[in-house]
Amino acid sequence: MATPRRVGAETSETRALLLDRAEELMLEEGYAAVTYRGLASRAGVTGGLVQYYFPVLDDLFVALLQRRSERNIERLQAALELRPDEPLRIVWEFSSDETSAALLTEFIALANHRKTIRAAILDVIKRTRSAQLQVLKQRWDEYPAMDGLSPEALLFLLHGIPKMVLLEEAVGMSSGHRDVLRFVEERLDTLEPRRKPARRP
Amino acid sequence: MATPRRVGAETSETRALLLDRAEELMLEEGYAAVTYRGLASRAGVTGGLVQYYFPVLDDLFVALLQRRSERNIERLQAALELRPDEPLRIVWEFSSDETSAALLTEFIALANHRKTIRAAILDVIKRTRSAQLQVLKQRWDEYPAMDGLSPEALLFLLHGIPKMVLLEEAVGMSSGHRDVLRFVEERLDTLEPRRKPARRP
DNA sequence: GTCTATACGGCGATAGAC
DNA sequence: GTCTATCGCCGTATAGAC
Repeated sequence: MATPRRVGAETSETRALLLDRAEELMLEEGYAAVTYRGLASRAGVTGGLVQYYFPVLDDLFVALLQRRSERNIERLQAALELRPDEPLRIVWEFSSDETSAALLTEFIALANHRKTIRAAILDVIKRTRSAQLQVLKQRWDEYPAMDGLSPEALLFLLHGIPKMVLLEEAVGMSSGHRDVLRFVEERLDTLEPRRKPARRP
Repeated sequence: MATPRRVGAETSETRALLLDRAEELMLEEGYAAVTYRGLASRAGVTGGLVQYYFPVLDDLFVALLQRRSERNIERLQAALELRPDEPLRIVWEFSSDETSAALLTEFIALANHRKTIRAAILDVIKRTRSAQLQVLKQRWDEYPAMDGLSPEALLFLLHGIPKMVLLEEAVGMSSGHRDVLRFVEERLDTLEPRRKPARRP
């Protein structure tokens, strides 16, 4: 067997800095721009040092994905505590976040044929969906009949529609987007009436 | 300006062979496996020859995308001629095709930060959607009220939901999929009644 | 624990010979 | 129409200095 490779501590400030810069780089230029040499020069360190913290490049991507995911779930739960009476709208708004969608798209692209990243992204999606589902089910009886739509199916739509809209917009497509968003939001207004008056068109 | 680079004819059989092998390679191992050297060895030629037909690798991807798209639109229109009374279900089934979805995912991933591919994919999506929309609008008056859903919005959903399902399944996620597919299909049965009896659960 | 230096083979792309 | 040589960048591995 090989000599155990030395790896930097997870508590290192340098490591955190590298993750920050890597996330920027990924958003600005895509995952293909996240290279040892490119990230190193952006962070003002050597390529070898980046490798010291992330021996394989996928290690960096997985760490990035998990850090993002933890922050997102915290953000979600903070919103749910603040507005416990409108979980549907919170899920809807949460899935409409552009930065997260852009990063998720990058990761899905990466995951396509790299199994360590696929496993990481599956874990992240499952955890997020599960946190949302828990809240949804809790108030499920208070909603009127859903025409046979299960909580899981509704959650899929509340998550999937904004994501698909953002995915299409990333390539410049926009047909039907405005209409479908308005369609869903009208139904949300029925299910979770707003206190404030609706904005004028 | 640079010297005009020599490029192989589009009618070349070698070129067609390379596109066939490239599509296989892309489906089996992802776009990252489509390299000059890799494709060359799979097709039994040299890397230089692949470059003769596709000077930049993106040229190959764009050619692949366009060839697929033309075949898909032909397939779509053949189905519409065969079953002119159920355009909604045809769009729905068309968007549920796994091979096309897998390739589209690869291309969307590629398009993320490569503008020539983004332009090509936008063109392809617009052409496909436009062909579908034309048929939908033609029979729009025959459908009952859609609760304010425009043809464009309905088309977005009929296309987007199966695509999102396939996208999630590609990473191993499946929560709510069965429910949401059944939900939509029940509505399709109402809008476009089947002649044959429905299958038993 | 942190970090540097160096080497290897594969990659896209170019220029030009047969 | 086909193929070779070459360039600079990539991920990765290793050896060793502080």
